[in-house]
Amino acid sequence: MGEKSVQKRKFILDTARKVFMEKGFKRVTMKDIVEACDISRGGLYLYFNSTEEIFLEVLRMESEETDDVFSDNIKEDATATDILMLFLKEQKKELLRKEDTLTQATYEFYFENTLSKKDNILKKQFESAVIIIQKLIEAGVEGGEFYCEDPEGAARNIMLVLEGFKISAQTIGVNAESVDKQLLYILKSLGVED
Amino acid sequence: MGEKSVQKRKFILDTARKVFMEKGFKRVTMKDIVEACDISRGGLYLYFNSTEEIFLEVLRMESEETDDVFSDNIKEDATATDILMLFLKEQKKELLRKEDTLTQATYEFYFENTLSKKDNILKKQFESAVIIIQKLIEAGVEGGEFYCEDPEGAARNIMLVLEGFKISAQTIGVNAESVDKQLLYILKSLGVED
Amino acid sequence: MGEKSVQKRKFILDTARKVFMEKGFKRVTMKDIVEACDISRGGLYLYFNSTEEIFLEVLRMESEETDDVFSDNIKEDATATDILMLFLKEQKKELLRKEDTLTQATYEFYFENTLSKKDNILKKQFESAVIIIQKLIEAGVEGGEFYCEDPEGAARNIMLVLEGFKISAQTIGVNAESVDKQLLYILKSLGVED
Amino acid sequence: MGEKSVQKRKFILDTARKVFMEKGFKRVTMKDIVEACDISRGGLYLYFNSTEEIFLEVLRMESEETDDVFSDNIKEDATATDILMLFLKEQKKELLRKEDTLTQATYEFYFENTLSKKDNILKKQFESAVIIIQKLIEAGVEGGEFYCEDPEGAARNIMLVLEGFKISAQTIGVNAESVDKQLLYILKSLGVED
DNA sequence: CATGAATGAGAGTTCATTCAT
DNA sequence: GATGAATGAACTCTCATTCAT
Repeated sequence: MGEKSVQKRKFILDTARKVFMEKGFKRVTMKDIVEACDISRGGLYLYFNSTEEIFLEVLRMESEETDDVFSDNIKEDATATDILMLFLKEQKKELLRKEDTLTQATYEFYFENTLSKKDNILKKQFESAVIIIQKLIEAGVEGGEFYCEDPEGAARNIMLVLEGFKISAQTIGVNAESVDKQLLYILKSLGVED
Repeated sequence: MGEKSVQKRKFILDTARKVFMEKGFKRVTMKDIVEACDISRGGLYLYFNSTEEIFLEVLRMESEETDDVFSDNIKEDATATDILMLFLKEQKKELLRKEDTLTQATYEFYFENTLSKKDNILKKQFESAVIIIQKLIEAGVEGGEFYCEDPEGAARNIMLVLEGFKISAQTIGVNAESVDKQLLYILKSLGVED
Repeated sequence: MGEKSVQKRKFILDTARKVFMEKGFKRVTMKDIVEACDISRGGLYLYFNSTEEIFLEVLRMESEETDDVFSDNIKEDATATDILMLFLKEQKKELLRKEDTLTQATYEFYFENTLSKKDNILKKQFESAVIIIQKLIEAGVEGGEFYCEDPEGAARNIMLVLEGFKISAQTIGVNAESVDKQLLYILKSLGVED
Repeated sequence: MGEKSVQKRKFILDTARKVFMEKGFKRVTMKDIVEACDISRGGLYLYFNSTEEIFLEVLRMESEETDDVFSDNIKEDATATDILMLFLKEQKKELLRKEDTLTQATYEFYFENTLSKKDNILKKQFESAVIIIQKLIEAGVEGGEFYCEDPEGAARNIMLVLEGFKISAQTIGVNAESVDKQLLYILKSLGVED
């Protein structure tokens, strides 16, 4: 596959990403993607054989590009509280952006495709986020910013709540206020005085 | 609609429920339900016009039958801790029962059908559960069983964590141990010993 | 399947038969049959799932209807020679009728579908024809009409020659004269005069 | 066309030949040949415009290389019986080698392409084989090896039986024993004492 | 009420063939 | 000469939905 193909492949993935954001996963057909890309039916099959294949690739791209949630935008002298709040704010922004998200498509995809542990990007992301938050809390406790007897439990609590918010945003709806309240509750539990 | 029709309607809903548990929502076709019920294609249309209509009715039945999570099995002299633990145990059982659940179908359904607030059964259930838990915590605080400064926050935290577990169970998988750990964390946050 | 369905099924098979005679087996698509029958795309699938299935059924019909090559048209007082010549004349007629035959379709079908011995109608027909001819020759020898030391060999020779003619008719072409000559040769080998 | 092109052409034909042996004629696509040759799609079209064209060329090659069935391996002092038996043995070997043969592909090809007499290689081969066998039988009769009143009839009988075996091998199956028996029958008819 | 045959739109997929590079 | 990306026609198959009986 030449240079040109690589670009086109990328173009298809980018375009498909938008389609998945709009329609979720299951409702998207190869035809939808063909039309969105304005290429020929057969043309798409030169690159991908199914919506599953495309979506998996979209997810992979996504996770490569967003690995660095924590590393970006963090000042040298940021405290644990600063970093945690930055992360939570980021997550809040993400989950309130209901339509512009791959969340729903991702859930739909995983409903039907039980991937081996190795391929389960979602799980990997979840677990690595837990670890990072746990470390962060431990650092905060060390530095006297937080009070917490079970950093792992707290970290998982945070991630599960976020997960709960994410699915709620797609089903029963979520508003900024209720998110703020709950994040405040969590921070207070860690002994952070707003 | 005569007595007989009512029975047949019920039969269709019960059968469809099983189909939804097996296949989720989107993958289920009218044909699937017709075949599962062993009735004629046209016959099904006499009662329902789409899988959406059927699923909504299944959900309504479901919520009527399970309103009483808290009222059942509760002894006269049960403490707030007893009741909360009973509830959590029930929820744990539910979410570990990955396959035999309408969870996935429900999520899929809500992904595609943004219901008016009135019809959003899911939201109603969530909110009423929050209130009950909140009341329970308040009672527990009153009685000296729990320590909690923000009972609503704590109640929402519990429900969001459960929601997080539920969706995780359908996507990245969840095991009993990790559920136990997190429930323990929550109870400890409320000041419950052991 | 009601009475009506049975008729329609028969109608489809009859129509498909004509299509197979015209185009052979491989070139025939479900669409061809749909169009020939003037029914809807989906309609055909109510009865058959593939051209293979249809063709197999056509073959089965065919073999049911033509089992009695020998039993028909045979007078009480027919000699072995009479019967044999009648059979050969029938076969000659068949193989010269190049276009109006399922021969080509049948060959094409068997090229791609190696059927279990049980289902191999072609083989069954061949073997039962060999046996009948063999018996006929034996009867003829008994009655002093034929001279033959190896009736089975002779019977197989006849059937193989016919098979050779059949395939030749579809590939290199065959004319009446050359068939006549060879049939004469065979009869002379059996000691039949003129 | 340069020297290089000639070689490439030859390479394509050799490779295509193998493909035809494996899959017959109809199932083979230009894509199959492109992939087997590991050349570009467009590249193949520089040499050939269709599978028909390629196959015809393969057949032509084949017939050029195998003209000499009789001339090879024949000793100076071979008798007519020797030569005939050698030929039959060769043919037997060929037809029992069901898979590794162009037989099926050839039949399929001729089913769809009614060639002008000039181009019908198959017919030419058949007729020239008949003549050779006829001459052989005549020589054998002359030399007292065979007894035969109609050498042409006998020659055609042999070729038709072989043709019958060939097509049977591809459809209903043929085993060595049944071939041996029939060849024996034929030889005996010529008065050859095994 | 109930049946189930029939329709036709639409999704998936594969290739022969072309053409800019 | 050679490449391989791109096109679009053609097929297969599945269902939601209707309707005569």
